[in-house]
Amino acid sequence: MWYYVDPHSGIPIYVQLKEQIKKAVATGLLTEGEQMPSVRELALQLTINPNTVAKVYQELEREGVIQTARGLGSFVAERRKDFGLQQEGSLDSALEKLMVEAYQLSVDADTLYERFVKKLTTWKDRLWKGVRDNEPGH
Amino acid sequence: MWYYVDPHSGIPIYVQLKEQIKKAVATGLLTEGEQMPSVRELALQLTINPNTVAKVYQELEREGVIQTARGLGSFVAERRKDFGLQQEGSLDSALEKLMVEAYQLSVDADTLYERFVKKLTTWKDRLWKGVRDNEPGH
DNA sequence: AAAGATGTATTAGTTATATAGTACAATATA
DNA sequence: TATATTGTACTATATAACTAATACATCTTT
Repeated sequence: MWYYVDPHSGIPIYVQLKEQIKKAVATGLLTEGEQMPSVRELALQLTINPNTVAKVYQELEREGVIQTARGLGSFVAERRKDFGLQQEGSLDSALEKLMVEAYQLSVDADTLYERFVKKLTTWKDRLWKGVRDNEPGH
Repeated sequence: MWYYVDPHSGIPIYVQLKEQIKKAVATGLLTEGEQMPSVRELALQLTINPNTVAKVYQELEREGVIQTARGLGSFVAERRKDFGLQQEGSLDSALEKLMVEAYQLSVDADTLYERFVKKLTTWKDRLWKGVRDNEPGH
């Protein structure tokens, strides 16, 4: 297991773990349907409290990243198939945030564009490629 | 003043205020050299504690957004002129974070590219245009 | 020197975070 | 049916983060 949390980093443990799992799902380290380690098991490996892991799993389920069931375990959920108004809004906020950050970093527009395109290239295969439910099929 | 904070939003007040000020600087609502409202004044307007405002100002100064001095006040700082290794790293992290978010939102690469370009257009005038210190002059 | 403005430090109270321990509920398996 | 595994719930405790109230230090202006 490649998770790692630092209790003294200033960032809450449950936030650190949640971000790592979300990134693992996004990059494909965790695949759809794959079983997550149990609450107790992961807590043991990271030497943190089971309650902290449970909190992470609950939030991840609320965000649609995993699905969980008593007695069964937790599993990586299927990715959402819709890209609706709410997602549009979230994407716009994320882009806005990026621009504010870019201003602060004194990046010029050309460099920002170049870095974005480069990053997008490495992610292209991971981003959405399927057919939307509400789209006419190919 | 157009700042607004919600003590019950779950997000710490000082984080809310800091983000708003950073955005105000980035968008040009606050201009270089402009005097910020005093700690007490801003605290009064937002009906929060002066210490909370002070904490925001201290962190903003540490991040190079404002400059502050006892007895004088706080002022919007000049934007940094360098774009070095540390900024490169920060930009890469920001882009990486954007991609993870995009995965979660089920955005396809083309849509993401389109939205990015559109957003970049509206920000182009605000992003860096000056001459770097370590660059040969025009 | 005095007064007024400013940011800063100190102290305290409240809330969030993390842990610990135990018990419960739901599912699979022997 | 019994047992083991899983996530969940509950109470309690300790620590850190956050906010608040008050006093202090620095600078400008009078």
